[in-house]
Amino acid sequence: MPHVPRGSPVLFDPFSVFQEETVEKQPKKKPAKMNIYNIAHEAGVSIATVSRVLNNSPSVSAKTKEKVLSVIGSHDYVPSAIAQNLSLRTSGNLIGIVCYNLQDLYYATAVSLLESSLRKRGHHIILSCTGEDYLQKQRSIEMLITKQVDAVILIGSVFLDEYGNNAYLVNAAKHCPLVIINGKVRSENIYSFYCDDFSAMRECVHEICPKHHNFLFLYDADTYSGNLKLTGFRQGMQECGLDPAGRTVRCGPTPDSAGAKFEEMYGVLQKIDAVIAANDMLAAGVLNAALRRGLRVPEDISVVGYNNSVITQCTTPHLSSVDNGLEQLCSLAVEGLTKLLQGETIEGITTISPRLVQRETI
Amino acid sequence: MPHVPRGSPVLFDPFSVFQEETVEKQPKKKPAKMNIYNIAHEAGVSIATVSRVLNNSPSVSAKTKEKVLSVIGSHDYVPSAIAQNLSLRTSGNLIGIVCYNLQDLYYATAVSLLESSLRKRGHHIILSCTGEDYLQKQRSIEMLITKQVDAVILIGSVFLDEYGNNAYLVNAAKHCPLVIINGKVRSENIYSFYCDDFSAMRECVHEICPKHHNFLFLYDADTYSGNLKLTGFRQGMQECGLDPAGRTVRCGPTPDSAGAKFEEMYGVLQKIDAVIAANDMLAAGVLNAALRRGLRVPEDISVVGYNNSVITQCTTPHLSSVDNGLEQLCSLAVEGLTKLLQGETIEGITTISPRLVQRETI
DNA sequence: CTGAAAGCGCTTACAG
DNA sequence: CTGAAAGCGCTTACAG
Repeated sequence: MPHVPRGSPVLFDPFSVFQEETVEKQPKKKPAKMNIYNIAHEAGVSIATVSRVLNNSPSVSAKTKEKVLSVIGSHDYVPSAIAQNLSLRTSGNLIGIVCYNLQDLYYATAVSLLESSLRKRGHHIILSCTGEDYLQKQRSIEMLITKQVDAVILIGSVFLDEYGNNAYLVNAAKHCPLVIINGKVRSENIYSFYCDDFSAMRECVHEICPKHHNFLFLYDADTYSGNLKLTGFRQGMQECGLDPAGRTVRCGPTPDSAGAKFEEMYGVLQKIDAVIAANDMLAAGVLNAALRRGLRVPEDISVVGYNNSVITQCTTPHLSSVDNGLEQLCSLAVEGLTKLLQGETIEGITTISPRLVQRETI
Repeated sequence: MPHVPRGSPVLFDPFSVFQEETVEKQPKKKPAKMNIYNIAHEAGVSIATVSRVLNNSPSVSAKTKEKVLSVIGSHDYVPSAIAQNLSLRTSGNLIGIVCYNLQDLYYATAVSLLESSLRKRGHHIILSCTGEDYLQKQRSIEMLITKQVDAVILIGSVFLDEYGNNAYLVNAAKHCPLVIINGKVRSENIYSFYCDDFSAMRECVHEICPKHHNFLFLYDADTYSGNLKLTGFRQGMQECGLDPAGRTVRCGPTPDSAGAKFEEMYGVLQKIDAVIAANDMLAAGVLNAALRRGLRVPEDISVVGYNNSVITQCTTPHLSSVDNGLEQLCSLAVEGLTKLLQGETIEGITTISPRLVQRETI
């Protein structure tokens, strides 16, 4: 925005609603970091007693408690959770989450759902976003184990190492339970919660097939669930007597990139009258490109997204989309994890069924 | 999606790309958790020596090192970062992030940017999303301090407590530096990085004013930056000789909710030919409602979003939006934080200027 | 109700 | 090159 000089200056302080503290100019010496010994000494009691008031033990006289509390208060003393955890042999209720990419609404939603539901149960989250980098992912999981997390949750993060296997997951599971959301690994101490993306895609093709036949499948990442969608799409086409060859294509992660790829493929394939995208963002891009091309939606072309995210509401017409039950997946995962941490056993693999949500593009 | 029986069953295993480990049926006794004493004992050395090979100390004979390493390997031993941190008096490079709501693309993007850039610098993230709940926010910050984090980053999380002040922040800053993104608190050990949303909104009104006069401002949250936008909008209108009264209205967080509110206000105000929304999602909803109403965009009505997110590409026409430089904000914040942790001093407040990105709706 | 002491699992000067 | 010992900041049985 170019700077345009305005006649009238700002007449009020827009920040006035906030009380601004006066900044002390002379650098005051930082008070030494307090520990339980300092507090005990100053209060004239033993560290055991301080610890007891810290932990609300009933066996402390009101008078002693008050004295200790006042010393604590006057020094902004906060006990070290690190020392507490070491002493108690606990992790500090830490749970690790490693996800693919937070900027993707799907992962952001998953992390958000998991975080809030875990926080309510007293857990704290260490977060690591690793993208497609297998090594980064391995390193993150190792870090989490080192931090003694009670469990690691992987969201859409199942990738194979350079030898084509997932030994690193099997290995990590020796230290703590691994919960995988939208991925599937069958191994000891690994618990998978996933949505049957394969069937969803297959059904989707069948759903559209009576009306349109010239399909295109657009995706932007080679993840586990991405592969399921791909194979489901191909299977669906074959079952409908159509040839999937050349009908699946990868594009960038933005709507415009999906739109451009649609345009390009339109030239190649001559006709496209049904597009299924691996997520709603891509579907929106295709929808835009189709509209600009003058196609009527859904009369001339069907467009279906995936994830049933809020993006479906961002377009005109509103996008039809596959609801893959992320919310359900996350709550099942947290529920299962809670049981696990209480020593109960749970199923190794939990599957939920997706559902096509009809709106205006199909 | 209703279940439709298909003639042909799935002819191949869509999961075959993943090697499934054979699950051992008999419950094998879990090996006891190893510690440095066990390893030392089994390797026939002292724990000091084990610690040295763990830390790659050069003063260990190749032979000893090899022996220790082999014992470590055969037991999947992982040293406890908790004990290491206690011994070293470090936090384990933990940084706390507390954000408003991860499901909002703005916060998700911020967390994503911060996480990746902090991870590259060797930090790990503890994440807490607190919504508007002031108490929750306070509790999260306390938890983080307890965990001995090196710093706390707050994203759009500046809320006032019940007495209308932010004493809890000032207090928290006694323990570690506080970095605030898109908020502004002037106090010791608190560092604010923010975008001048006030001016952005004001300029925005001036930008549109030559063409349209019947403004509406839509927002969905009473955050700090939300207030800035609001006052900026009002100021801009006044400077253009317009009355802002009744021209600002709060709606829900979804596009459809924004669209509905637009419809409602259209009835009330008789005419609306310029809408500025507090984020792109809301703007998309307004755009949809306007299009359904048969309005031409931008001839009949201008629509401007905020954040310049990927949502701007999801609509037809593409949304004009204010780029509030989130990326720049995050990288400045991490840069500043790095300096702080190295003992350097930095400015208490850093401001960047937003910029209107013209697309097709203005 | 309170304190001395052992222990949580590490690291690191110090001495050899 | 290696080990015994002290220390990081807590908690908690145990004894009084």
